[in-house]
Amino acid sequence: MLEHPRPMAFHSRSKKPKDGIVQIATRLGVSPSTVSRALRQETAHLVSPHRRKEILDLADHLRFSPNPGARILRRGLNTTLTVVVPLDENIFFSEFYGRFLAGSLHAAATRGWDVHICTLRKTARSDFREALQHLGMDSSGIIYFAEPLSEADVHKLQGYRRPLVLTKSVLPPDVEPASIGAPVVGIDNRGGARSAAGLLMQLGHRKIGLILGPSGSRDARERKEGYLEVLRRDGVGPRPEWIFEGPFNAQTGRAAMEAFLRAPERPTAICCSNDEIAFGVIDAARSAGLHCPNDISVVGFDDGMWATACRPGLTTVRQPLADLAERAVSLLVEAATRPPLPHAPFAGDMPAALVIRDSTRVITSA
Amino acid sequence: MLEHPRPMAFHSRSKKPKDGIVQIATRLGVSPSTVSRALRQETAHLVSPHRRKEILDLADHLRFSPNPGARILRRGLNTTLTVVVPLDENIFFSEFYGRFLAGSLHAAATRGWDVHICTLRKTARSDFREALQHLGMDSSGIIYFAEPLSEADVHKLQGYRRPLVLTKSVLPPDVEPASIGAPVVGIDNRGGARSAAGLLMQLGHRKIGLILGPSGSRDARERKEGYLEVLRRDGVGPRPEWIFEGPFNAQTGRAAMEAFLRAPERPTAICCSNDEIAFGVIDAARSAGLHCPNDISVVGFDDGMWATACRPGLTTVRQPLADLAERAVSLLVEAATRPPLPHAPFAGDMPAALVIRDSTRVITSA
DNA sequence: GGTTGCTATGCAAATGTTGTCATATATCCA
DNA sequence: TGGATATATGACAACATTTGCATAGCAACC
Repeated sequence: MLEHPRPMAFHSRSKKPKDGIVQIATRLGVSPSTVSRALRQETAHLVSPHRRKEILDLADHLRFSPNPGARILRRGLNTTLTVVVPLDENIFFSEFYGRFLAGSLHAAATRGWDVHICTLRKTARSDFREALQHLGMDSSGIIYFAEPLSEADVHKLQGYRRPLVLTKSVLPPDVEPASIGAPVVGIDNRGGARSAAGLLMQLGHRKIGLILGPSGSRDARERKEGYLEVLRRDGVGPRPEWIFEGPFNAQTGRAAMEAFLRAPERPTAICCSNDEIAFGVIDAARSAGLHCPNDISVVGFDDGMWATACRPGLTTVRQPLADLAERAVSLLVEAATRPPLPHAPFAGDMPAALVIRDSTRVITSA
Repeated sequence: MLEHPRPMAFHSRSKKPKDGIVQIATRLGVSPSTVSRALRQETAHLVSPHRRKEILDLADHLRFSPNPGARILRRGLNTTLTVVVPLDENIFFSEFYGRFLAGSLHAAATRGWDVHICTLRKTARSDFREALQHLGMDSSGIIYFAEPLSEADVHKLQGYRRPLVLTKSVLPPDVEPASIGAPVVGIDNRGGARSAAGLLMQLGHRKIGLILGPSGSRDARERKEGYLEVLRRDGVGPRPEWIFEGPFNAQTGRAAMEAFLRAPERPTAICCSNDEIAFGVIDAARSAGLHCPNDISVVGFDDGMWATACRPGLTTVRQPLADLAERAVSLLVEAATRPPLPHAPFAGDMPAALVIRDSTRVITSA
């Protein structure tokens, strides 16, 4: 997308048929001012009805529409923000991105702002900062929620010349959110994971399996830490064969469950790093003749749409993605409207709450 | 959103600290041209490394970012298009809108264009044309895929002054797509519905229920016509108590199935106007102790993501929404790049293909 | 009849950036 | 050393629209 040649507009024609408002003006023998006034609702009353009709008619006939650039320029600021998400055909169906996007849309709309959605695939050669610079060209700022950043990328961001808000998820696991020159919004993964594992403990489970996300993901890492914190505190640190890592999808859940079933002993409960993994687990368990929650308890993470819809209803951790988006938009709009903001610090995590449904129950005497 | 006051930008300060590139130039005692060149990758080689660094440093320090309006204006055309979708929190999870949006994003990206996503809630008082005019302000054109238009809305569109592409779904059931002054893209609902009903007939079903979408929806109407066409041709026009109407969601399917079960005799197969309805049906059937497909066959419409994922895999009609989006974007970009297009006619329906999975089977002897 | 006020319009400036053309210095080859 | 080629920079003119100010016409009012 970046390297695509932009269509030329004004190189083509040689002389000058004087485009736009001016053309209408000269054709009608009036001044451009009058045409401009006639064309917009707010100023229409300044023009005599007769003139106005004449102008509108010609405009219709010429299929005229005002040049966006000139308008924005004249008005001084455009109220558009860009949200960058990964390039993925199913992006909108992912609970994670979809809910964030919907939230951004909503938050922007209530402020009278428009949202520009861009996808960004990181290629090896691309300079990340410049890619962003390019993406944000036509808007007042960027919310970055796409592929995870490398340490080098983060470093390059220091001098980024446009309002920018990051989500904590895109940072490498080891980077401090506060150390970046831009505001970072994030969710309390660790706390959410703690309450998930805590519930299982409370229900009497001691043989607990963990299915973690991909090892490079900051979210996966933080959730893992949350799970382990609880398990270790109570001295039931899980056996290595009950820990599984993989992408955030149902296939990972199935593969993990099958692996657990092949082990000498299987866990009685499982923490899954997101809902899709949990669905995979429940599905694989069912295929193996196990019933959830009677035979095995499962906890997810996300509280996506299907957590309620599927059977059994999934006990999971609710990520306040809409709120997250709201905060991101708010920070961005603020930064864009009054630029000389002191280096905005990390705004702090937003709480993730456990939602108890039907996929967990007290451990059976068996 | 429309009535929201836009933040003022240049009314506030009285004199003139000369914003932007010029400020950097004067501060450094160089000309604006040099700064401009230094700031962009493409022209950076024209500036001596020493100067360039100086300029970049100051720009960083001032947190400068180029004015989008001026850029667009200077370049003559901005490569941004607006997609208008309904205001709905779950918009991204709807197969219908989500897949279309993803397709638009993709189609735009391959052309080097950006996508602007707007939501539009139609209020009673709002003039539809002006709302669009406003929405499309900063972009080169609009793809409208939001709430259905009234006859009056369509009429108002005649003189719309900006490239515009509509989806057939938003037109009232009685309006001819070709009669509108704008290109319309659409899917062959009728054909898709015919093949769905046709399959059930072939499998030996004669007691066929229909669950249609909301009566105001053009899609629902067209699908209904397709179903009925087949059924009537073969003389099995369905009993009135086997026809159900409601919103395009699972709840409608559940309600319909429950109604069917209360009837003296129940259908052996059901055509659902979309996938979600079908899921509702299957769910309600299961709750009633019926097995799909053994006891009842179900056909959906959409071929969304969950049609493959759920059990049983759903036999359904695949809507080529990504292709539809591709065509819409293509038409729009074309219209935007060379404006004096003759009134673009209806481009014709795109075919919807039946996808046979596990929710349908030959009627049992019972 | 002069002052006042209102309406419809024109003039011209301003918005910030970029590409073209021109100019001034530096580098090179004969 | 003279001419030619490169390199770095500046001056300036667009780009299309909006808006403050000015003005011209006209009516009304004492």
